Amino acid sequence: MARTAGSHSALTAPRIREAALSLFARHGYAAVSMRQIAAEVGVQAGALYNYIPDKQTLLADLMRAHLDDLLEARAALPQRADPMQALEDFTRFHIRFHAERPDAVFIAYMELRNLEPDNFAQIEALRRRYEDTLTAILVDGQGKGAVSVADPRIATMAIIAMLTGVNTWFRQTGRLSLDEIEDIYWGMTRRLVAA
Amino acid sequence: MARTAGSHSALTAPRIREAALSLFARHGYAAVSMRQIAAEVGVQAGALYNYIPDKQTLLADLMRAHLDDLLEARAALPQRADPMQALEDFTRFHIRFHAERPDAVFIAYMELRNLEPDNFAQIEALRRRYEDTLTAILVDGQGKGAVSVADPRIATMAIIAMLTGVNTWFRQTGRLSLDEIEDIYWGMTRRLVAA
DNA sequence: GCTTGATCTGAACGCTTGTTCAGTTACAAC
DNA sequence: GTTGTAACTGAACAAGCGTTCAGATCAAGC
Repeated sequence: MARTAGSHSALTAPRIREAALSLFARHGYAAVSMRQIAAEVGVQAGALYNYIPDKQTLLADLMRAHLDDLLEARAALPQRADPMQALEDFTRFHIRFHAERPDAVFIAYMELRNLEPDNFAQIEALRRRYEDTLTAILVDGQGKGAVSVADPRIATMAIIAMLTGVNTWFRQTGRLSLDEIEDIYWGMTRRLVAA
Repeated sequence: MARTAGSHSALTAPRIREAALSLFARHGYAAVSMRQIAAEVGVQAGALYNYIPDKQTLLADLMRAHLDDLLEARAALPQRADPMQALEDFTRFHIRFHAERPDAVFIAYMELRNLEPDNFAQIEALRRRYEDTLTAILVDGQGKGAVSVADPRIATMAIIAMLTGVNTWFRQTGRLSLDEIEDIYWGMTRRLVAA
């Protein structure tokens, strides 16, 4: 039997992406076969190629979509003029956004080495644009005397690494809620950069 | 021709480990074949099995060796009684130790998911022991009034993530020396936890 | 100079890989 | 009720996988 009722393109396409996201995050891009993805969707491997050109493009699209989401969500935040308020917004936004999509975050960090050079350059550029929004806050704060860091670029990398690190241990069922975690990390971030 | 002059067991074994470390770090465990490792060593794939039982054990051994090194080097550090001095020692040690072996660090973080359950549990326990040495410093400092953190365990994860993050961008040829980087990160770590 | 044993080759094993494609099915439009 | 087409199957392709092993080769010990 081909094509069961209700499985149209509009449904299958996102299900392929969801299955790939979950499997890539759990086992790694190289360790996941097209047949595994197809099985998760409930389809034969050949059918995937109605929706994606190849495996590499599937990976690159997932990563690009994640970083597009990130930049879009960040841009949608109201930009406050006070540097410390802007930094608090950034901190809380970063933690929450990343905690809500651990699979995509994991892939975007771990599978960079599996990207072909063109795709790699694109993804890196998007990530850099995001990092630059934090650097801008720190530089602005430094100018206004609210922030004091030895090197804004390094402070950027340090803060982002610290905040993203939440994903390595955070579980929804843990002893701390996301709100509490936000509070604690904002406290640490503030002290890290405060003048 | 079998066996070229000078290639004895004592030489081949470490070369296999070096080749595997480098290739796993660059392409990922799942993406590297035994034939690639063998080619890097200058030997046929079958010869590898004189030295390792299988690919999975090779990975687990590399990770275990790295964490053993880490714990041993950490234990070899003089333990200073003053919490802030102990914390400074930890910070500088962590940055330097990790910056000196980026491949091993990368593998120990990225390939956890490719470990079979037994191996995974072992590696996790070793990592936890290392983290606990930092938590102990923070708790001690908290008791002595030199440190003030909302949650010592979370501060541990935050500091380690921040410090290990150096490896994502640090290159020996960059604009900053390792000494300068140590100084900057120690400054940030101190402010992060200082009472 | 012969023997022994460690070291390595080269071929083979069964299995899986990403991708293609001719053919089948089921729905929508007329 | 027929037709058109999007969606999917199932088989096939060449290539590569981890691992095994009989046999070749070399270095060292006697």
